[in-house]
Amino acid sequence: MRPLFHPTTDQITVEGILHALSDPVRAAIFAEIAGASCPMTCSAFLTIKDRDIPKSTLSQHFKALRDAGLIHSERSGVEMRNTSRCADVDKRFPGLLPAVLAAHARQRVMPKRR
Amino acid sequence: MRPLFHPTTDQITVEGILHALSDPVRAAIFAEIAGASCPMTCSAFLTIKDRDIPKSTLSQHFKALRDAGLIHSERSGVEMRNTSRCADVDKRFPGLLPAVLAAHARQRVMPKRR
DNA sequence: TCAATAGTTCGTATATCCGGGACTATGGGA
DNA sequence: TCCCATAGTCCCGGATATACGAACTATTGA
Repeated sequence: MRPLFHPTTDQITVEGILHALSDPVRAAIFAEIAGASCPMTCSAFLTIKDRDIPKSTLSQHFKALRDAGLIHSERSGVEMRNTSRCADVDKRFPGLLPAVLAAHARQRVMPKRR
Repeated sequence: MRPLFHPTTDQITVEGILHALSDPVRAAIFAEIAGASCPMTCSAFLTIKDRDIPKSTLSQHFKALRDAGLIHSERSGVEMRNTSRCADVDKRFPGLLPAVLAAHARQRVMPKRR
């Protein structure tokens, strides 16, 4: 099992952030982690947005968030403690995250007309 | 040739916007269109960011921006007039576009360390 | 009518994404 | 110490998306 990769603050890219957050499941996961007051495990998201996510898929989503620099993950015993890297991202791209999170929140309130 | 599709303002989604702008070429195209004072043609971007884009690829990029609701395109004679839909997007997701464009601009100034 | 220009569409090669199943790592009993 | 359960990761096949060359369409001008 290879060690977890985390980009440094100045290796974070806008493309990476936007790509990671352009997936609704990842965006939901990140929003929860960012809003939580303590680290969250991966398996806390096996069901999210009223649907089940296979754990292999979930693992890939976490890797995507990690690679983008959005979260920090560290093993703690048998599980993983995931925390957001909002501060790092905000240092590199001030205001980006709040705007994206606000947009996602707004969409949840006002879904697109069908 | 099928007619051009443009989503209505409330059909615009965050995922769509973020996905469209997570590609550096599309982000650059959109930034220029958004900053221009008059409509721009597609072929104005056959070279961008010091590289040549095949026109079939370029056409797909424009379609992606259009489908996301980021630009409006209309035929004018033999060419296409592309304008940004910043106002529409901003009505649906206030503050999102300025934040993303600012982040892209910042990255241009402070590229990631290599 | 013909040629030139601007974009689109199609076909194919390539890359990325999804998810099932096997695997690894850690911790808690008996 | 030896299992077993739990939390995640890795691998691989199928599905989906993306890139780009080549052929096509539409419009204008000569």
